[in-house]
Amino acid sequence: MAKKVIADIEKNTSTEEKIKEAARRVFTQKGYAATRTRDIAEESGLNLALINYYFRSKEKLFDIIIVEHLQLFIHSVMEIVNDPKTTLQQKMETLISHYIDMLIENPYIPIFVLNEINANPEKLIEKLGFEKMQRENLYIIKQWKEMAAAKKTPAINPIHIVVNVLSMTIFPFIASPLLRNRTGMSLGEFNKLMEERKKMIPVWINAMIKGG
Amino acid sequence: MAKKVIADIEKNTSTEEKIKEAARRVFTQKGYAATRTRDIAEESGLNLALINYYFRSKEKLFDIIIVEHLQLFIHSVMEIVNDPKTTLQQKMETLISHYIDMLIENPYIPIFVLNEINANPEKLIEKLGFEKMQRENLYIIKQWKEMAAAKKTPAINPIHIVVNVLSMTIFPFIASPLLRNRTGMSLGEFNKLMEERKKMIPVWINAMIKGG
DNA sequence: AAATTATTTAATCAAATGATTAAAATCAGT
DNA sequence: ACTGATTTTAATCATTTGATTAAATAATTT
Repeated sequence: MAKKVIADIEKNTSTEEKIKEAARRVFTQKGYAATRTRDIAEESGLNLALINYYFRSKEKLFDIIIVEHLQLFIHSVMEIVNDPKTTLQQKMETLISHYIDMLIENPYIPIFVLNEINANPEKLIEKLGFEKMQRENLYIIKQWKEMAAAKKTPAINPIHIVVNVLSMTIFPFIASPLLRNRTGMSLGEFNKLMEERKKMIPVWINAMIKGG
Repeated sequence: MAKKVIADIEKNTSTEEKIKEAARRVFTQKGYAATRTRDIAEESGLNLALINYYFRSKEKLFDIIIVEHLQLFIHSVMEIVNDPKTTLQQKMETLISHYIDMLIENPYIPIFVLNEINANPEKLIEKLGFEKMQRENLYIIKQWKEMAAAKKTPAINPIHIVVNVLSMTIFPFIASPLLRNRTGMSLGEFNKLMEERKKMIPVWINAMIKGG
């Protein structure tokens, strides 16, 4: 049996993994409340009972999916944010760029995550493993404080800057269906527009800091 | 009976209106899929069967709620956008200001609307009555074309500007639970921050247009 | 007040849905 | 090939959930 398991894991073709992949697709597209366990069974082409055989319940499966998804993402963010070799400016640029790449691949993630947090704030936030984001140990915080000490920090409340970066990066993907409907854009055109923003958002942020 | 109906409408205390108000609250907080008709009955303090007596089904009730909600909003936007007495700059300022006021009152609206559009793009978009937003007849479009003719239009693709205005205005409310959890902000502090943005977003947009 | 109409209630239905079970099929080690 | 464990299947259960019904109550009209 051991051999088979290893082969399965390598090819990501084990039943357990098939269910998880199907669940990921269905959950992220329809949200927790709207997905039926039968949807996941159908999407994976597997028997309904297998979902409860491998994961005890719909909720447990959901928890695993969302935690895996987000911890993967958080990890990649942390690597960028904690890199001692890059400047603040570079961190912002690579962060936006990576984020947009990820969002082009997984456009449903933000609306899914934010919607689920909205539906169940306390429960989900603790599951996200944000404890790992301890501000004190972050290299980026050091850099920010150094800038503040050198009085190079702009007059704007830094929260506004963070909010603006996140807003301009993430929101277009959340509003994508509406936006594309209104403008008649294709998905390809939309993605091209998002690619443009990789370079533009940092420029805009800088303009804000200087001009605002 | 006529007397009672009038009195009820005036006081917004008719059974029908009570159901709609309860439905508005529950639907916008939990989304369509997660709300049970029994939740609405409980929220309104009324009998479950009344929901089907006054509105034929959960879906019909939902349609009425969301259409009313959005048409009210669209109407207010149209008034601002179609005002011949204001400049483009003024339009942007009042639009952002009104939008933020609305969002402080109804913070659940954006995530609710965008989530439902996401779950069912074709169906919902047609219900929103966007046909009324005919670009040709809008005064703001005239103004934009005049600016373009005078070559005062910036080099940026105007879609980016629109997207940025909407992003910076709406996104903070969508991310509010997460944002407040991360920063430890209270709702009051959050709203104060949003009030600040009324004046700042137009300034930032101008800085972008000049500097970007 | 009697008759008619509108509203509300409690009980119930049928379908959907998450979960379970017992039997069948498959697999690993001998 | 045989044995024991694991995995898969089909059938079924118990709840939940949207919807309906028939009777009761309240309001309106005549």
